[in-house]
Amino acid sequence: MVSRSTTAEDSMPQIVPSAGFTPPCDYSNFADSFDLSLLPEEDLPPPTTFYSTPSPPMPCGVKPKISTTFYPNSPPTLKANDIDLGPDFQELLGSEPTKTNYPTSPISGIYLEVPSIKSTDSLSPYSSHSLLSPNEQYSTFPSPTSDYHSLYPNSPSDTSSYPHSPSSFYAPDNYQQQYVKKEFFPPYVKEENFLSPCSNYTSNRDVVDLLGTAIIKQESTIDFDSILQSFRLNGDKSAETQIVPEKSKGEDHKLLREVLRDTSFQKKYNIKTFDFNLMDNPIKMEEPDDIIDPELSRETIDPVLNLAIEQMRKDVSNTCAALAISPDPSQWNPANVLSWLQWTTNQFGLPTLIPNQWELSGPNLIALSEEDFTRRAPQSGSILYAQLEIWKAAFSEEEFGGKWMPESASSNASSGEISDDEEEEMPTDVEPSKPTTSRGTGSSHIHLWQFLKELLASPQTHGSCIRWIDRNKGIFKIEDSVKVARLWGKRKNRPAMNYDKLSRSIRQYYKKGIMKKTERSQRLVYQFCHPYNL
DNA sequence: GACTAGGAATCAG
DNA sequence: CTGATTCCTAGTC
Repeated sequence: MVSRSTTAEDSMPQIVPSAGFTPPCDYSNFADSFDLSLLPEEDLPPPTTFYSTPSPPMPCGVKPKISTTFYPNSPPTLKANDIDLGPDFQELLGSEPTKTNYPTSPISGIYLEVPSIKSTDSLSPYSSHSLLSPNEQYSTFPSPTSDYHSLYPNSPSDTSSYPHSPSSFYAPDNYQQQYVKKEFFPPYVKEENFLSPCSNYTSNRDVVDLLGTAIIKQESTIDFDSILQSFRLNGDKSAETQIVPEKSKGEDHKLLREVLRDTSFQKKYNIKTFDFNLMDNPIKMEEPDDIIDPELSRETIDPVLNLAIEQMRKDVSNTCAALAISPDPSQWNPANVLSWLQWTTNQFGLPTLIPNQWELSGPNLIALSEEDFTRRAPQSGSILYAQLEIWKAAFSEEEFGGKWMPESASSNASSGEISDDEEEEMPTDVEPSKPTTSRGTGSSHIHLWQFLKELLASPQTHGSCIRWIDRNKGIFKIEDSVKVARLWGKRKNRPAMNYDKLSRSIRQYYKKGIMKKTERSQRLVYQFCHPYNL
């Protein structure tokens, strides 16, 4: 078939992999779950855990290796020679690692690495602008003269290689005790974690070979100083007490949250998130297509995911207020789409977009594949696509539970709890499922599968007639077939439309690989095939 | 009775 | 030409 335009429907392939395919190693909750110990929550022990994170068994049968690199940092006013890492810290670096034992070492603990510092260089190996923070620029200790920042990725999606220090070692057990006892802490520590599910790489630099070996990298920056300060302030309290001062709740570890939130690398490499909490249970390579297991899995989803979603909701709410747009992307008109794109672009410091390539309504934006995004914006498409995915997740009924209450979004957005019938009484130019400015372009050519996703994307207004059963798998249920058919007929100006005809159209999607019945067929339950379920 | 599955003809862009 | 609509028969729940 000749490739044609870049319209939403054309962006989706007509032939898709067989149903139910699951990658052999599913690391999907990795970014969301990673290194929970770094968050000083009340139910976590003091920073001791920074050095004692156990390595869980991996589904492929090989223990992962977590490489943690600590970069001592200092204010820019100091020169390298002024920095005293402390005898204990240096002592800890003394045991030069044998490079050869790193990839194959039976030790499955934390791999610590400290880079050598050039005396003439700035001591901030990661400048402020190398950090990804969409809502707040991290501005502590800027180091404009540093050339280190170019060596560090701006986000987990950046796969540029990290430089590796010749001095690397496995931390002795008493490291943290010495560290704390001497009351020495480097002000800032950058942590890089490389998780290798299968130790088939041969050198340190291979750790970023995501495509070839599915080795996963996560980095974060920790303000040890403030953590230690807080720890000292609360030193007389038990280890279970809150470490971070109350007023900093919601403000703490923003950077870590931002990094965790950025799932663009997952999208880029088709990596599913990996849930460490599930490691106690046997890994099932494939689950039957029922609606029970996903719910059980949902119960075990780690708190970090909820944290990220919660944070994203706040951001979504704030953004809606700032841009006066609906939280529901399917309701965006082309102007809203542009506003959102430009805002996101600015927040992430991405290159300016070419507006005429983004003249889309919300539903058409949603229908774009990541390839379409990167085609329109090669440098920022992946991030924009991922951000939109996160936005949708934050807005979705599953995650939001219908609690959406934008603070000052547009009147269109605040239509909230109106019923389907009420919606049908609304004038067509404000019908939520029909973008106001798409006359003659988008909506009249909308495909049924797109329309269904539109309905599914606005559970507040259409949840009573169609809803997701398993959003990740693309499984949904038509609760009111008559109403869905009526809405479809209204959209297509086919008054005689009924569910019999609509379902016939759905069945045409079977052989096109757009939709299918679930493996355990249920009445009125259908499933989007990959990648239409995205 | 409602839904499912699919063949076939037809329509619309 | 393609996707959707319309009509149909047959079968299941």
